[in-house]
Amino acid sequence: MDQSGSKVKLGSKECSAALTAVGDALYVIGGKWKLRIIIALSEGFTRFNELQRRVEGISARVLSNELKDLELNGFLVRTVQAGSPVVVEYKLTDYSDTLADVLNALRAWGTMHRANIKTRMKEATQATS
Amino acid sequence: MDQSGSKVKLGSKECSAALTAVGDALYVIGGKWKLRIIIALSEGFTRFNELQRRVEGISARVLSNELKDLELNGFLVRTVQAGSPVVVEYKLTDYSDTLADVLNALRAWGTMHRANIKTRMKEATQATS
DNA sequence: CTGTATCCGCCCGGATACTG
DNA sequence: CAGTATCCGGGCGGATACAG
Repeated sequence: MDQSGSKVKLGSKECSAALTAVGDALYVIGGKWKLRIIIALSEGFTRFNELQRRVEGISARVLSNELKDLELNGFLVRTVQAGSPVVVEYKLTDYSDTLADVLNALRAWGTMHRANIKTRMKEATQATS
Repeated sequence: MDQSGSKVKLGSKECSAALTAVGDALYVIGGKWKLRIIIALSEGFTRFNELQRRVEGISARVLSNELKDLELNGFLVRTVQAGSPVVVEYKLTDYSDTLADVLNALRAWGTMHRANIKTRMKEATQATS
Protein backbone atom coordinates (compact mmCIF):
# COMPACT_ATOMS: atom_id res chain seq x y z
CA MET A 1 0.00 0.00 0.00
CA ASP A 2 1.73 3.07 1.19
CA GLN A 3 4.97 1.41 2.01
CA SER A 4 6.75 3.40 -0.66
CA GLY A 5 6.17 6.61 1.18
CA SER A 6 2.88 7.75 -0.24
CA LYS A 7 1.70 8.78 3.18
CA VAL A 8 3.55 10.86 5.64
CA LYS A 9 5.72 8.46 7.48
CA LEU A 10 7.36 9.83 10.55
CA GLY A 11 9.98 8.43 12.81
CA SER A 12 8.80 7.38 16.26
CA LYS A 13 10.20 10.54 17.79
CA GLU A 14 8.27 12.86 15.56
CA CYS A 15 5.20 10.75 16.15
CA SER A 16 5.13 11.25 19.85
CA ALA A 17 5.96 14.87 19.18
CA ALA A 18 2.81 15.17 17.08
CA LEU A 19 0.75 13.59 19.82
CA THR A 20 2.26 15.83 22.45
CA ALA A 21 2.02 18.99 20.41
CA VAL A 22 -1.58 18.46 19.45
CA GLY A 23 -2.30 17.54 23.02
CA ASP A 24 -0.78 20.81 24.16
CA ALA A 25 -2.77 22.74 21.60
CA LEU A 26 -6.03 21.09 22.54
CA TYR A 27 -5.36 21.71 26.19
CA VAL A 28 -5.27 25.44 25.58
CA ILE A 29 -7.63 26.05 22.69
CA GLY A 30 -9.70 22.89 22.90
CA GLY A 31 -13.24 22.76 24.14
CA LYS A 32 -16.50 23.88 22.72
CA TRP A 33 -16.13 27.62 22.92
CA LYS A 34 -12.57 28.95 22.94
CA LEU A 35 -12.03 29.21 19.22
CA ARG A 36 -15.49 30.51 18.58
CA ILE A 37 -15.00 33.27 21.08
CA ILE A 38 -11.72 34.15 19.44
CA ILE A 39 -13.43 34.31 16.08
CA ALA A 40 -16.17 36.52 17.43
CA LEU A 41 -13.53 38.80 18.90
CA SER A 42 -11.67 38.86 15.61
CA GLU A 43 -14.87 40.02 13.97
CA GLY A 44 -14.73 43.10 16.09
CA PHE A 45 -17.12 42.23 18.87
CA THR A 46 -15.57 43.40 22.08
CA ARG A 47 -18.34 43.73 24.64
CA PHE A 48 -19.53 40.96 26.92
CA ASN A 49 -23.12 40.88 25.78
CA GLU A 50 -22.16 41.31 22.17
CA LEU A 51 -20.03 38.23 22.47
CA GLN A 52 -22.74 36.29 24.20
CA ARG A 53 -25.17 37.09 21.40
CA ARG A 54 -22.59 36.33 18.78
CA VAL A 55 -21.43 33.02 20.17
CA GLU A 56 -24.75 31.29 19.98
CA GLY A 57 -25.69 29.07 22.85
CA ILE A 58 -23.15 30.16 25.41
CA SER A 59 -24.30 31.20 28.85
CA ALA A 60 -23.00 34.20 30.76
CA ARG A 61 -21.31 32.03 33.31
CA VAL A 62 -19.45 29.95 30.78
CA LEU A 63 -18.53 32.96 28.69
CA SER A 64 -17.13 34.66 31.75
CA ASN A 65 -15.02 31.64 32.61
CA GLU A 66 -13.79 31.18 29.08
CA LEU A 67 -12.79 34.81 28.82
CA LYS A 68 -10.79 34.53 32.00
CA ASP A 69 -9.10 31.45 30.68
CA LEU A 70 -8.30 33.09 27.37
CA GLU A 71 -6.88 36.09 29.15
CA LEU A 72 -4.72 33.89 31.34
CA ASN A 73 -3.34 32.25 28.25
CA GLY A 74 -2.52 35.58 26.69
CA PHE A 75 -5.03 35.56 23.87
CA LEU A 76 -6.91 38.63 24.94
CA VAL A 77 -6.81 41.60 27.26
CA ARG A 78 -9.65 42.90 29.34
CA THR A 79 -9.85 46.63 29.67
CA VAL A 80 -12.12 48.69 31.87
CA GLN A 81 -12.83 52.31 31.14
CA ALA A 82 -14.43 54.09 34.05
CA GLY A 83 -17.23 56.43 33.08
CA SER A 84 -20.92 57.02 33.34
CA PRO A 85 -21.48 53.58 31.96
CA VAL A 86 -18.38 51.60 32.77
CA VAL A 87 -17.11 50.18 29.51
CA VAL A 88 -15.50 46.79 29.53
CA GLU A 89 -13.80 45.61 26.40
CA TYR A 90 -12.11 42.41 25.39
CA LYS A 91 -9.49 42.66 22.70
CA LEU A 92 -7.34 40.06 21.09
CA THR A 93 -3.61 40.30 21.58
CA ASP A 94 -0.98 39.81 18.94
CA TYR A 95 -0.43 36.36 20.28
CA SER A 96 -3.87 35.34 19.14
CA ASP A 97 -2.69 36.01 15.59
CA THR A 98 -0.51 32.94 15.85
CA LEU A 99 -3.71 30.94 15.65
CA ALA A 100 -4.40 32.17 12.13
CA ASP A 101 -3.25 28.97 10.46
CA VAL A 102 -5.23 26.80 12.84
CA LEU A 103 -8.32 28.89 12.34
CA ASN A 104 -7.99 28.95 8.58
CA ALA A 105 -7.42 25.22 8.39
CA LEU A 106 -10.40 24.58 10.63
CA ARG A 107 -12.62 26.93 8.72
CA ALA A 108 -11.65 25.48 5.38
CA TRP A 109 -12.15 21.96 6.61
CA GLY A 110 -15.48 22.74 8.22
CA THR A 111 -16.73 24.28 5.01
CA MET A 112 -15.53 21.34 2.97
CA HIS A 113 -17.02 18.86 5.39
CA ARG A 114 -20.41 20.50 5.43
CA ALA A 115 -20.57 20.40 1.65
CA ASN A 116 -19.46 16.81 1.78
CA ILE A 117 -22.18 15.84 4.23
CA LYS A 118 -24.82 17.35 2.00
CA THR A 119 -23.56 15.26 -0.88
CA ARG A 120 -23.63 12.13 1.24
CA MET A 121 -27.19 12.79 2.31
CA LYS A 122 -28.33 13.37 -1.23
CA GLU A 123 -26.77 10.11 -2.33
CA ALA A 124 -28.31 8.30 0.61
CA THR A 125 -31.71 9.67 -0.31
CA GLN A 126 -31.37 8.51 -3.85
CA ALA A 127 -30.11 5.10 -2.79
CA THR A 128 -32.93 4.43 -0.34
CA SER A 129 -35.70 5.90 -2.40
CA MET B 1 -35.52 32.31 20.60
CA ASP B 2 -34.71 34.73 17.87
CA GLN B 3 -37.58 35.09 15.51
CA SER B 4 -36.10 37.64 13.12
CA GLY B 5 -34.43 35.64 10.38
CA SER B 6 -31.14 35.16 12.11
CA LYS B 7 -29.77 33.15 9.23
CA VAL B 8 -27.19 34.54 6.89
CA LYS B 9 -28.52 38.00 6.52
CA LEU B 10 -25.58 40.13 7.47
CA GLY B 11 -23.60 42.21 5.07
CA SER B 12 -20.42 40.38 5.94
CA LYS B 13 -21.18 36.78 5.26
CA GLU B 14 -17.65 35.63 5.74
CA CYS B 15 -17.73 36.35 9.41
CA SER B 16 -20.71 34.22 10.29
CA ALA B 17 -19.40 31.65 7.84
CA ALA B 18 -16.25 31.36 9.89
CA LEU B 19 -18.21 30.78 13.06
CA THR B 20 -20.41 28.21 11.40
CA ALA B 21 -17.58 26.42 9.68
CA VAL B 22 -15.42 26.19 12.75
CA GLY B 23 -18.47 25.15 14.71
CA ASP B 24 -19.08 22.34 12.24
CA ALA B 25 -15.48 21.27 12.42
CA LEU B 26 -15.42 21.24 16.20
CA TYR B 27 -18.64 19.28 16.30
CA VAL B 28 -17.01 16.45 14.38
CA ILE B 29 -13.36 16.51 15.38
CA GLY B 30 -13.64 18.42 18.62
CA GLY B 31 -13.29 16.88 22.01
CA LYS B 32 -10.38 15.57 23.93
CA TRP B 33 -9.57 12.45 21.96
CA LYS B 34 -10.65 12.43 18.30
CA LEU B 35 -7.60 14.06 16.78
CA ARG B 36 -5.22 12.18 19.00
CA ILE B 37 -6.74 8.89 17.95
CA ILE B 38 -6.43 9.91 14.33
CA ILE B 39 -2.79 10.75 14.87
CA ALA B 40 -2.16 7.43 16.55
CA LEU B 41 -3.83 5.69 13.63
CA SER B 42 -1.75 7.68 11.18
CA GLU B 43 1.31 6.41 12.98
CA GLY B 44 0.37 2.92 11.97
CA PHE B 45 -1.29 1.66 15.13
CA THR B 46 -4.35 -0.27 14.09
CA ARG B 47 -5.31 -2.54 16.98
CA PHE B 48 -7.57 -1.59 19.82
CA ASN B 49 -5.13 -2.14 22.63
CA GLU B 50 -2.31 -0.60 20.67
CA LEU B 51 -4.37 2.52 20.34
CA GLN B 52 -5.30 2.52 23.98
CA ARG B 53 -1.66 2.32 24.97
CA ARG B 54 -0.70 4.94 22.46
CA VAL B 55 -3.37 7.47 23.32
CA GLU B 56 -2.36 7.98 26.88
CA GLY B 57 -5.09 8.25 29.44
CA ILE B 58 -8.01 7.02 27.41
CA SER B 59 -10.18 4.24 28.80
CA ALA B 60 -11.48 1.29 26.82
CA ARG B 61 -15.01 2.54 27.00
CA VAL B 62 -14.23 5.98 25.73
CA LEU B 63 -11.91 4.66 23.04
CA SER B 64 -14.63 2.34 21.85
CA ASN B 65 -17.13 5.16 21.64
CA GLU B 66 -14.74 7.49 19.91
CA LEU B 67 -13.84 4.86 17.34
CA LYS B 68 -17.51 4.31 16.57
CA ASP B 69 -17.98 8.00 16.18
CA LEU B 70 -14.98 8.34 13.92
CA GLU B 71 -16.20 5.46 11.81
CA LEU B 72 -19.65 7.01 11.51
CA ASN B 73 -18.04 10.18 10.28
CA GLY B 74 -16.06 8.32 7.68
CA PHE B 75 -12.60 8.82 9.12
CA LEU B 76 -11.81 5.17 9.60
CA VAL B 77 -12.95 1.70 8.75
CA ARG B 78 -13.19 -1.21 11.12
CA THR B 79 -12.28 -4.58 9.70
CA VAL B 80 -12.64 -7.97 11.31
CA GLN B 81 -10.66 -10.94 10.12
CA ALA B 82 -12.02 -14.20 11.48
CA GLY B 83 -9.39 -16.63 12.64
CA SER B 84 -7.97 -18.35 15.66
CA PRO B 85 -7.48 -15.00 17.24
CA VAL B 86 -10.01 -12.73 15.64
CA VAL B 87 -8.12 -9.74 14.33
CA VAL B 88 -9.79 -6.37 14.45
CA GLU B 89 -8.14 -3.49 12.69
CA TYR B 90 -8.92 0.18 12.43
CA LYS B 91 -7.62 1.98 9.41
CA LEU B 92 -7.89 5.56 8.35
CA THR B 93 -9.78 6.30 5.18
CA ASP B 94 -8.74 8.70 2.48
CA TYR B 95 -11.18 11.16 3.92
CA SER B 96 -9.06 11.47 7.02
CA ASP B 97 -6.31 12.86 4.83
CA THR B 98 -8.38 15.99 4.41
CA LEU B 99 -7.49 16.76 7.99
CA ALA B 100 -3.81 17.09 7.14
CA ASP B 101 -3.84 20.88 7.17
CA VAL B 102 -5.71 21.03 10.44
CA LEU B 103 -3.37 18.54 12.03
CA ASN B 104 -0.27 20.29 10.74
CA ALA B 105 -1.47 23.67 11.89
CA LEU B 106 -2.35 22.31 15.30
CA ARG B 107 0.93 20.49 15.66
CA ALA B 108 2.93 23.52 14.62
CA TRP B 109 1.01 25.76 16.94
CA GLY B 110 1.27 23.37 19.86
CA THR B 111 5.02 23.15 19.40
CA MET B 112 5.35 26.91 19.15
CA HIS B 113 3.15 27.45 22.17
CA ARG B 114 5.06 25.03 24.33
CA ALA B 115 8.33 26.76 23.51
CA ASN B 116 6.67 30.08 24.19
CA ILE B 117 5.46 28.98 27.61
CA LYS B 118 8.94 27.91 28.56
CA THR B 119 10.23 31.33 27.61
CA ARG B 120 7.55 33.02 29.65
CA MET B 121 8.40 30.93 32.67
CA LYS B 122 12.09 31.67 32.34
CA GLU B 123 11.40 35.38 32.15
CA ALA B 124 9.10 35.16 35.12
CA THR B 125 11.83 33.41 37.09
CA GLN B 126 14.36 36.06 36.20
CA ALA B 127 11.96 38.85 37.00
CA THR B 128 11.20 37.50 40.46
CA SER B 129 14.75 36.48 41.30
C1' DC C 1 -7.63 -9.77 22.52
C1' DT C 2 -11.71 -6.78 21.79
C1' DG C 3 -14.77 -4.92 23.43
C1' DT C 4 -19.62 -4.19 26.31
C1' DA C 5 -22.49 -3.46 30.57
C1' DT C 6 -23.23 -1.54 34.85
C1' DC C 7 -22.42 1.25 38.57
C1' DC C 8 -21.46 5.67 40.16
C1' DG C 9 -18.99 10.02 41.46
C1' DC C 10 -17.88 14.37 39.78
C1' DC C 11 -17.97 18.32 37.33
C1' DC C 12 -19.80 20.88 33.46
C1' DG C 13 -22.85 24.01 32.54
C1' DG C 14 -28.03 25.75 32.32
C1' DA C 15 -31.36 28.53 34.90
C1' DT C 16 -32.27 31.90 37.93
C1' DA C 17 -31.60 35.55 40.90
C1' DC C 18 -28.84 39.02 42.35
C1' DT C 19 -24.95 42.99 42.63
C1' DG C 20 -22.48 47.07 40.99
C1' DC D 1 -24.33 46.65 30.74
C1' DA D 2 -21.17 43.18 33.02
C1' DG D 3 -20.85 39.96 35.44
C1' DT D 4 -21.26 36.68 40.11
C1' DA D 5 -23.58 33.30 43.38
C1' DT D 6 -26.16 29.43 44.09
C1' DC D 7 -28.65 25.61 43.04
C1' DC D 8 -28.95 21.45 40.70
C1' DG D 9 -29.65 17.94 36.99
C1' DG D 10 -27.44 15.30 33.38
C1' DG D 11 -23.89 13.28 31.34
C1' DC D 12 -18.98 12.32 30.84
C1' DG D 13 -16.03 9.16 31.89
C1' DG D 14 -13.28 6.01 35.40
C1' DA D 15 -13.39 1.40 37.51
C1' DT D 16 -14.74 -3.01 37.46
C1' DA D 17 -16.70 -7.09 35.90
C1' DC D 18 -18.01 -9.62 32.31
C1' DA D 19 -18.82 -11.65 27.22
C1' DG D 20 -17.33 -13.31 22.58
